[in-house]
Amino acid sequence: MRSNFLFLDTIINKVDAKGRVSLPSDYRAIVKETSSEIVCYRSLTSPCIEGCLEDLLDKLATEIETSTDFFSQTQDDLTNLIFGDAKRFPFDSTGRIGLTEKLLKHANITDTAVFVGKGRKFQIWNPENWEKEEARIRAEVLKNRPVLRPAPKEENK
Amino acid sequence: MRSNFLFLDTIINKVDAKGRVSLPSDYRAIVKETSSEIVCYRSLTSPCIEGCLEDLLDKLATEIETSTDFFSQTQDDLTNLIFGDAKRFPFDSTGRIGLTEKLLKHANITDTAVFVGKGRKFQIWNPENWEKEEARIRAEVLKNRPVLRPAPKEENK
DNA sequence: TTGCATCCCATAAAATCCCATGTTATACCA
DNA sequence: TGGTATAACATGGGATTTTATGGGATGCAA
Repeated sequence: MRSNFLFLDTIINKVDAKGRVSLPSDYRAIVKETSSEIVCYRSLTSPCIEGCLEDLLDKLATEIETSTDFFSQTQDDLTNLIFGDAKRFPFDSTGRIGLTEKLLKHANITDTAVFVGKGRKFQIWNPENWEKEEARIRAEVLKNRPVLRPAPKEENK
Repeated sequence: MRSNFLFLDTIINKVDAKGRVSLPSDYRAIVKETSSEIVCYRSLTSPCIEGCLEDLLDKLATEIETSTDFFSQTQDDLTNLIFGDAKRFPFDSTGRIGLTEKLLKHANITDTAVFVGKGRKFQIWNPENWEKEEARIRAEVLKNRPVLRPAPKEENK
């Protein structure tokens, strides 16, 4: 009975010859509360796979509906890209999912996958690429520290 | 909804061969009110481990969601950095948590850990490093804030 | 049938639990 | 006030469970 929805930590797992990989048990525990499958799609901006609960995509759909025009090119493009690419991945009794060629290729993953928690979602990376990416982010954040103080909330939009 | 709690004091505990260390009982008492686990991550700026309640991360998640754009690079970077590094550490019936190699290495901790209260958070240090850090902080404060002692009003007791 | 995906079992490694014991802090009593 | 009994806490080590992962069996579709 926890409403905690945070994918955390960085976990390295093997991908076997069949494309199967264990979903980290922490992640499984979260997912299990509402279903037995996750949704994955190719990241729009990085060479990695993104995963989340179907919930999030649902919210995103609503979000896109309210913040872009129904007939806009933007709405068209976003919905095509995101929902056209996303796919459900049920995990088996041992907690594994079977990733597709398309996804693995996009992330350049062969035999090892790195799961990176992102709060409401997570990413799956090729180990070397993630190493570089993490270094880049750390350098970036240290250089210009973002402001994270609670800003006065605005009621518009 | 609790808001009046503070991690205080400085406590030294042993880290055993399995990486286990007792969470100071004062800290445990605080945590127990809402859960049985804490969240730890590598400090971004110091060679130490930071710990807090999951609440704090959850707030942060919401915060980031509302103050940056869903598709922005900033949101991406921040969530990767924060949630990718943080991990839940449940404590067992005797009150111990099992720290990971990654964290211990970052803080240079081998067989002894120093817990330092920081209010809503706390830090875990290698003893020697903490000693130096504390001295540094004290020196810094003395140098930059020479007026720490308002002139004593009439002596009495 | 052949190829592909899922299911099931086996096993090794790692994380966790549980009991025993030493140590420190607190309570109680004379 | 001092000294002892009691409880709380910290810590060590072994037992148990969970998790990750390989491989084979099974079922379905083309």
